[in-house]
Amino acid sequence: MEELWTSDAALTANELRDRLVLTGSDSGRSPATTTVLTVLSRLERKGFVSRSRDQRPHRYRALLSRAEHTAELMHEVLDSSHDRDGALARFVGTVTAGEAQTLRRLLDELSARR
Amino acid sequence: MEELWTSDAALTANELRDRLVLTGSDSGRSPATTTVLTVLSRLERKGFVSRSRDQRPHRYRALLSRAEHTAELMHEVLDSSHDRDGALARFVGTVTAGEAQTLRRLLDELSARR
DNA sequence: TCCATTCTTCTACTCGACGTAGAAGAAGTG
DNA sequence: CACTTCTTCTACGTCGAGTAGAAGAATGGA
Repeated sequence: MEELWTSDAALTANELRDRLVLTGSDSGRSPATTTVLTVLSRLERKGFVSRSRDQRPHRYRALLSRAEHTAELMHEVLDSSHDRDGALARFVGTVTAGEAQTLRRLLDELSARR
Repeated sequence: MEELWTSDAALTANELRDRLVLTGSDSGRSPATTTVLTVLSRLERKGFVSRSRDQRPHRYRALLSRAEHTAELMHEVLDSSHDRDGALARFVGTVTAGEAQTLRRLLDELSARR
């Protein structure tokens, strides 16, 4: 359901509804608007989404980009480990060559920035 | 429940049971043996655990170490992203200095090995 | 061999999260 | 004030995880 954030920013429930397509046996129809609202409320409660209550058709915006969200999840997983370094080691050890290179570049940029 | 694998290797359900302590309102008692068995069966079904059926009190063993499991979860999270590099960038960008260093070292070891 | 004990399997209950949506209430518009 | 639009409240089904009892299978000693 997080996939809503593929669309970029500040949408109303109905706009969102129109961009959504149910999968499965339901041939590509959209969910009911109230469904979208319910999910958005829950996401707001969990702090994944902000809403502007001032305008009448409330507008919803993702607080984290998809990439940020993924990164945060990775951190959560890592934090749940009792052996962070060990987990990191296993993680790096099973990364593709291309990703290893990306990581190296990112680390270089990081140290340049700090 | 995965915490079972804090204890290292090849245990019977009862041995495991004795090492477990329920949290919450149940003052530190252990779960019923059948509970442990049920969970172990489910873990086996999902391929997280292997069991030796030949010996009578079956012995269970974790297929992945805790660190490996964490690493695998991180990969799953990463795979679920449509923008792997973006997610990696965000991840690296929010890593502590110490972890950055660890990552660098790991990458060096990796390239030395390859 | 037969029974008691031990271990495993089957079935089932509860709970929280999530996807789904209807009914009813609130707000804005002519 | 009536009509339409939007939001909130409530609710149902499903799923996975945690928990465990009842019943069936295997083992070991008398």
